[in-house]
Amino acid sequence: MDVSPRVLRYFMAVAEELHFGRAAMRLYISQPSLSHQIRKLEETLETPLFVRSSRRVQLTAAGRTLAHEAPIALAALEQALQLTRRAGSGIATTIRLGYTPVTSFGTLTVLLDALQEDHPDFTIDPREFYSAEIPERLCAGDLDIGLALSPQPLDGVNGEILREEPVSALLSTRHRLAAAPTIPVKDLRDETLQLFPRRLAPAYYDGIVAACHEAGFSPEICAFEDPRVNAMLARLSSRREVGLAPTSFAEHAAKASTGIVRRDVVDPSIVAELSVLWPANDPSPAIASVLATARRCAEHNGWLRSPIT
Amino acid sequence: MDVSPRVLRYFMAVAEELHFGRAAMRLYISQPSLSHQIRKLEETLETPLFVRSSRRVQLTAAGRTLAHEAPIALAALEQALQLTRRAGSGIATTIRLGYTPVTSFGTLTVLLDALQEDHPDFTIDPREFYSAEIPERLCAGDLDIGLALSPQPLDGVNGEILREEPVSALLSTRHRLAAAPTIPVKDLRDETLQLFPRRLAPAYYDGIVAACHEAGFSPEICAFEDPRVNAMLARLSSRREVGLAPTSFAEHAAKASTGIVRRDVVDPSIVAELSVLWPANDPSPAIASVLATARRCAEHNGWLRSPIT
DNA sequence: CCGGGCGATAGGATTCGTCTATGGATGTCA
DNA sequence: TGACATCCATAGACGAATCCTATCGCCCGG
Repeated sequence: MDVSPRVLRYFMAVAEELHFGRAAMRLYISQPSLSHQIRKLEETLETPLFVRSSRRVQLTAAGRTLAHEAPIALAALEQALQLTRRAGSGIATTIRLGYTPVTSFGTLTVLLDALQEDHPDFTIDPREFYSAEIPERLCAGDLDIGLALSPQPLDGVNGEILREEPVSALLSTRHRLAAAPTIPVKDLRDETLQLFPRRLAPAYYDGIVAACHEAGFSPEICAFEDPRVNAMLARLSSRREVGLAPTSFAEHAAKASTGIVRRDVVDPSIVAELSVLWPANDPSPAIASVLATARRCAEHNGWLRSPIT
Repeated sequence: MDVSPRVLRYFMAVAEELHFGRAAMRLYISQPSLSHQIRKLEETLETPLFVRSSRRVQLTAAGRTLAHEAPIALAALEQALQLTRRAGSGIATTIRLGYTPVTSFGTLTVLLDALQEDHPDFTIDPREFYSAEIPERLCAGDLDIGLALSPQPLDGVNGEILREEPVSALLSTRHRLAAAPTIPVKDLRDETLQLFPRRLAPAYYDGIVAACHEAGFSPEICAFEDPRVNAMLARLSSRREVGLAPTSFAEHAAKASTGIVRRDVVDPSIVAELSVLWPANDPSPAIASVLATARRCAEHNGWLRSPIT
């Protein structure tokens, strides 16, 4: 019922040599073993594959068919094992990289470039998610590695800070605070702030609230449930609200939409922490490689130098 | 070093169930056996395929790769075995049919039509050869079945007469014998006859010579070594020779070239025997099927009714 | 704290693959 | 024509691989 690849190789040897003795020699087994295996194969397939006279060995029609098909099947099998071995050893594998919109500009793009350089054999499969989904999907095995903004810690997921950057303000060009080149935190006292919901990035959220308290006020916060970039920008330009976001993202957002400008937030500047996350239970060498590249990337770009306060 | 398809099926069961116990049940083996086989597979591939906690079983990156590739490899293997089984059982196989130019019109075409009707799943691969090559190639396994005109018998090749038909004369319209509707053998006394070399079809050649002797003369024979149809016809129209060929072939030749006509040879008419040949040592059911169709074809078309003398 | 679920381990029985030795058939050469 | 060589098939023994049952250890939930 079942034919092992070994037997197919035996068959191919006989089909090529048309001689049991020589084929057996080539396979480093005895001639009786080979005869036996071929006979068993013929019984399994319910058809003779060779016509044997003691003087000549010939392929039957069925034998010719198998001689044509067997190498194809063997190649498919070899490829399956080879690809698996590669994935296991971390060569030429596919990495499912989860990211959030806020990490996509300035961080994701730089990381992708670095990966392309370090591991041109990797296939990177970037997928966008809401922040909270990334740890969950890493845990469920739907992702191999993730980028997120200070996410909720989760069992089974490792994480480390990849980038620290100041928070910037995004606001309409017609906003009164847009006039100054920088915005001190205390100026935010009477503003409504646009932020992600706290559960998505607690540390980030708390850092901003803490900075406001330090400046002597409790901020009024409008958390938008649907953290899509366009929705955020649309609300900023039409309302008199102030958006807060990590600088790399804010720069891109300001560039992308007319009527919106970015301003540094100072006194004090607030640090956003962007983390790289990976599953704790699958020590894949490919993931380790990506991590190494991410760290190199962070060092090379000074992502971890504490920003000037 | 070698992974049997059975182990791949074991792996697929675990990859689908993500549960060793249930997978083992599905495979009708015990759970320890399954665990053992999977562990051996992991050792062979030098990479873990699953992350096992006693509470949860997950695929690693390598495991996901294999889960994707294994069904492909298994399908390729299954296809190889399936095609071989079919070739062995005579279903949907390819038949290499050797024929000679003289059999190609009137006999080959009719047989191909009949095969198409009886076995639409067969692929027929017709190949043209000189007569002498056909038994040789059958013997060598390069052909599955052959059509030839009274060929030299050969060890390892079976044959039976498929068609008996009178020999016709082919001659230029300007030839003096072209005037009469039939040509008695005795009128050939002073002609040069075009024939194939004797070794290609001894019985056919001898039959013609015998008929001439019976009519009281020894024929003058010009055997053309290169028995290509066009060469034969070209010589007929330009010279005052008489070609002799089986009627079905002669009819086609006369129709195909202006300036050449066919005339029945009578008193007596000479019978040409067209045989079907097959290897004696490979009792392939596909060959048997083709033979059966050929016989049906012969009966249906009256190919074996002895022609009127 | 304890019971149930689940994968890993241990040890013995069976099947499978390979070996050496030998038989039998078929060409070859003196 | 008869002795010999070649080559595939068969027989029986040995070793490895596979499968089984029984049991352990771990972890979660009650």
